[in-house]
Amino acid sequence: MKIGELARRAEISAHTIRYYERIGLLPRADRDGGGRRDYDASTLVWLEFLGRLKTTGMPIRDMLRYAAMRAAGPATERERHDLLVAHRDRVRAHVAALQSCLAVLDTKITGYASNLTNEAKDDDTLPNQLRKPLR
Amino acid sequence: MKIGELARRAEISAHTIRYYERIGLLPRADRDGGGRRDYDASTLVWLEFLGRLKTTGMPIRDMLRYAAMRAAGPATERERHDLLVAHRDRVRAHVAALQSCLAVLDTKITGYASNLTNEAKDDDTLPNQLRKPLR
DNA sequence: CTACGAGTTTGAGCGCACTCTAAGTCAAGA
DNA sequence: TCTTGACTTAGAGTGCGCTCAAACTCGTAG
Repeated sequence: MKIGELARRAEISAHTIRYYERIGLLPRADRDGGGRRDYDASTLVWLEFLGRLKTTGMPIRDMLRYAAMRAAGPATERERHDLLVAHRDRVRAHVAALQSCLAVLDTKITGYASNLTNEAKDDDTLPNQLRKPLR
Repeated sequence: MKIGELARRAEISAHTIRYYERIGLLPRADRDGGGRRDYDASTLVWLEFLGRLKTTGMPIRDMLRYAAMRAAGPATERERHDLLVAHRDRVRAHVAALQSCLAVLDTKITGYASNLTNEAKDDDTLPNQLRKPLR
């Protein structure tokens, strides 16, 4: 698989894939006769996992630590386990914070909505086509 | 309230508060005799709300739009409502994505954990003090 | 044969959200 | 009176994660 296809499948740019290789997040890719990167499916799986880490807000430097441990072999499994557990805890805390923010947003939105509804009510001496839509 | 106290209470730095004022996220603060910023409680409330927007990933340029509408008065209430609803939808989608990532993390962690447990089992011909701790 | 599109490299540039520096002012306590 | 520490300004610097530029090389379709 060429870099373009991998980029399309992983939904990131080829630029980003080269950048990841440069910083060590991806191992140096095998090259074809013309020096072009050639990937197999396992790279896609790894990129997808990196995408999960990224979505959950893991900084690249931590992904690098994880990638280095993976490259170092099974002796680092406990360390990798612990890193993921610590990360999961942070993500859970973040989700909880988001949910609390969502509650605040809901309150605020409800406040605006009831204001708007009342304005619409105040409107009811106007002919229909001039009233504000209720949404 | 001086900037230092506001900073402590809002849990952001005084630098950041001045920066927010500079870019228009906070209105220009009243000054005391010596030209120093003097705040009342409403600024703290506004900063706390901005913190919610920030936690939920709203970029500063959108906060600026919201702040500008607020400053423009009640005529912008529907627009503000709509902005918050759109934001809430994005946040909900993000929470869903995070939860899906958490499921992947859980699977990965369980995998590592069972590996580690099995290694501990494989250990059981060793004298106790050489076994890997089970945690 | 040639044109095209996809790839290669190194290194520079960008947008975001701060974060800090330098040089100065001011009020209150020892 | 002196010192301390919190404040003031404009502007420069930082860290992150890309993103793009320039100049180049290939392989293949027409």
